[in-house]
Amino acid sequence: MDLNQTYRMTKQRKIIVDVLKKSNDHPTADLIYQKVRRKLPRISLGTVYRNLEILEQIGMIRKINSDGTRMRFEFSSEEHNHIRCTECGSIEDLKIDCAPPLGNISEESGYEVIGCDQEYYGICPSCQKKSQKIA
Amino acid sequence: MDLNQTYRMTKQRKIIVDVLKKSNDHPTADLIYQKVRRKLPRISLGTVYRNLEILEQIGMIRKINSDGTRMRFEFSSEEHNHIRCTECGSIEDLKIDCAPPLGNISEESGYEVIGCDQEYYGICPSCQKKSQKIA
DNA sequence: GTAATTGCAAAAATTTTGCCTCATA
DNA sequence: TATGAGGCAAAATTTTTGCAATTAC
Repeated sequence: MDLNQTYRMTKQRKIIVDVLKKSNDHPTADLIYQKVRRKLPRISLGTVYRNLEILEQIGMIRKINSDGTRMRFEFSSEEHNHIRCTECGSIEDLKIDCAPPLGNISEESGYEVIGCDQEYYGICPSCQKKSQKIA
Repeated sequence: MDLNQTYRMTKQRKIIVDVLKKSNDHPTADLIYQKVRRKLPRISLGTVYRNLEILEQIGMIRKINSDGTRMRFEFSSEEHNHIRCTECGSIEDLKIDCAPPLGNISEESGYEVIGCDQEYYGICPSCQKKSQKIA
């Protein structure tokens, strides 16, 4: 990231942030693109990607790597954890129960430790119901 | 996954497992492909992907979604955490300092909680040295 | 012998990028 | 008006898949 860069607030960028602010489902880039297109039909997917990249770098949004094949995004609100359904891939927010101890890790690894993502995984209520029907 | 499926141990599959057993660097599919090709020059990348998928399903290896753009893999040994370098993307193992409390999460979310991945991130010793040279 | 597995190649899915034009600051 | 940003399309990257031939059990 070029720290001497000055960023402009375009209508595209504004609407992308807006969509993320209103989303609580951690959408993928393509889903964000679909939603933004309702307001800006001529926006391109490339623009969405470029903006998501910039918005993450300036700390306005966060990237979540959930299933490994594609990124998800969320607006940067207070710190929290995620729980992901191993069946349907949906992600929900969780409040933080226990923050991991960053100090020990630094000594142990030699890393300059910045943080820690905790991702819980399991089967969501909706998928639990589905598997009951099958069984 | 088809539970009635019976799996065969082909030489391709055996060597892929072997490569992962000997790797401590959480390689990507392509890197595994490169390594396996030294022993089986005619193996295809598709075969590697299909095997990684199966080996993960039977619990012999684990997937790690680190940077979100591509998967990494490791042999299933004892439980541990990971620390990822935000500069170079390398991943190292960490012993588990504090296991997160799974019980609370289940009550809180309604999920049938299976587990939790903790991924620490920061700057690895090698990248710390690099940035000192630049500054 | 049978069905799982392979190699090959094509396709799919996701993300990045070049280039020229437009618009924000 | 200078340069960051957008639109479009092509390319790059990673992963998946169809199919005929092969191989493990």
